[in-house]
Amino acid sequence: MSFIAIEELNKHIGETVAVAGWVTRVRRSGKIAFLQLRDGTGFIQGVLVRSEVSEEVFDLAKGLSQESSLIVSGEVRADDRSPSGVELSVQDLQLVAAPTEEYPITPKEHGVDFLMERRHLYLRHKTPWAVMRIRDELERALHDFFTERGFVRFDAPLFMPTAVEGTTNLFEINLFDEDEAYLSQSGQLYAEAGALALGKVYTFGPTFRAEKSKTRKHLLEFWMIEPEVAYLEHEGNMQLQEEMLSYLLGRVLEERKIELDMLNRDTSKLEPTANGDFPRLSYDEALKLLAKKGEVLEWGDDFGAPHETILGEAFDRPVMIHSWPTQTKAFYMQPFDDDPSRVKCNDVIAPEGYGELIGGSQRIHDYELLKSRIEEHNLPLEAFAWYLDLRKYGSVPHSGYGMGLERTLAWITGLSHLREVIPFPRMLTRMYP
RNA sequence: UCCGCGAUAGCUCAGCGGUAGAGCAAUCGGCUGUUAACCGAUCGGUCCUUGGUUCGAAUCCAAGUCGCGGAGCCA
Repeated sequence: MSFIAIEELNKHIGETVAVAGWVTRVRRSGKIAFLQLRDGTGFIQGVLVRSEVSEEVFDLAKGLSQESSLIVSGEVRADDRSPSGVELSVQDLQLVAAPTEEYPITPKEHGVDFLMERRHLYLRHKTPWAVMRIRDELERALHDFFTERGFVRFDAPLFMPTAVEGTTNLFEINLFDEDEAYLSQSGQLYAEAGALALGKVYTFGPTFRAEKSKTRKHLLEFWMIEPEVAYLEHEGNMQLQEEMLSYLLGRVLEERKIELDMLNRDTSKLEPTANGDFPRLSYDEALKLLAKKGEVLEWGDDFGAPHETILGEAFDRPVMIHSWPTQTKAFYMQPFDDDPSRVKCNDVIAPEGYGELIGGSQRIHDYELLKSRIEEHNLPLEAFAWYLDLRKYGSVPHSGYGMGLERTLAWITGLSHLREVIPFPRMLTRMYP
């Protein structure tokens, strides 16, 4: 028997089809029963009328409980009373498996901890279902964007011999009781080697940060995309970020309307981003804007979460903050020729308080300057020998950035916490399931 | 690490010194258009743990455990 996917049913109106799926809810009266069904591709209602099916089938339907798996066959009908416009007039039911215990996630409200403890089951429900489909679309769109522009996907290692920006936020791994290694907090340094080999590359994979933060904007394990391009400078780097975000938003708005609607996302808040033309503020201009809003910072201060929120909420699309004080940023960032107190870098801050989505910069390509920066930051020179090699042989200006997938997805979906947008979140207080 | 809040039925919560409650879920019955259905009945408890105050503690106090929100740090 071949099954028709629920998302395809509107192409089969009038036909008798079989759907393989699960029951999410049963509502019944004496002579009619409504089965809410899902099959992974979508949700639909099946209707059984007692007088039109066998007694066995009607009794079976009456006894179905939440998350019974079953094969349903019947006629596909257009019906105005259905939210999707389509219903299934059920003629036959075949039970595959009845739950051996009562399914714990009822259609009523539940707390965060209760649902996270049952994440493996909660993924079946509408909100996570819609989020995961948008996540899939977003990842696909990222690959398409970079493929269309001639980038090569370049996989960075996850075991690292050293830290990119110091060891305080790294998970240390014991390898065979002898050597120590760290879990990757960024693939950037390796992507730089890739860019000098292949021109335009990007890494995409999980990264790990041992930050003891318990906020909605942090996970211990999150996914990051990190493009790196040879001969690309600061301005071009920002341009690439803007084009990428516009492309991503355009794609998701086009392809995942139903899912965004299920999440009650106000898409008018996302549409400006698809048009590009992001506001760009220098660090100094951002300081002035903050001061005007009552937050006075000293030159050289980094921005805290409240400052990011104020800057993000000041615009209807992501805002780029560039040209930061050298002292606030990582060792590998290229200073301006005419002002070494500032580096050629930028952050992208999302609207609506979702915080920093992207951090990027032009990288130092001068051997001596990079070497002295590594020393100034008290980083082990021998661990960076290979990285310095990249500046010995055919060094060129190059730039790149990293975008956090979950931050971006949380903003797109309008959900309040990163734990909602990754299948199995890893947090300070969450390692199970 | 710091600040704040919380823990009572399977779930979400009320009760805040006098001995355990509601809605939902589950179970049974009724209902031909429900979609958080509705109506009736039944079932349901280590009031987080330990210690203290009190004639009496879910309730007040102390410590601990776990969870939630936030700060710092970051994507």
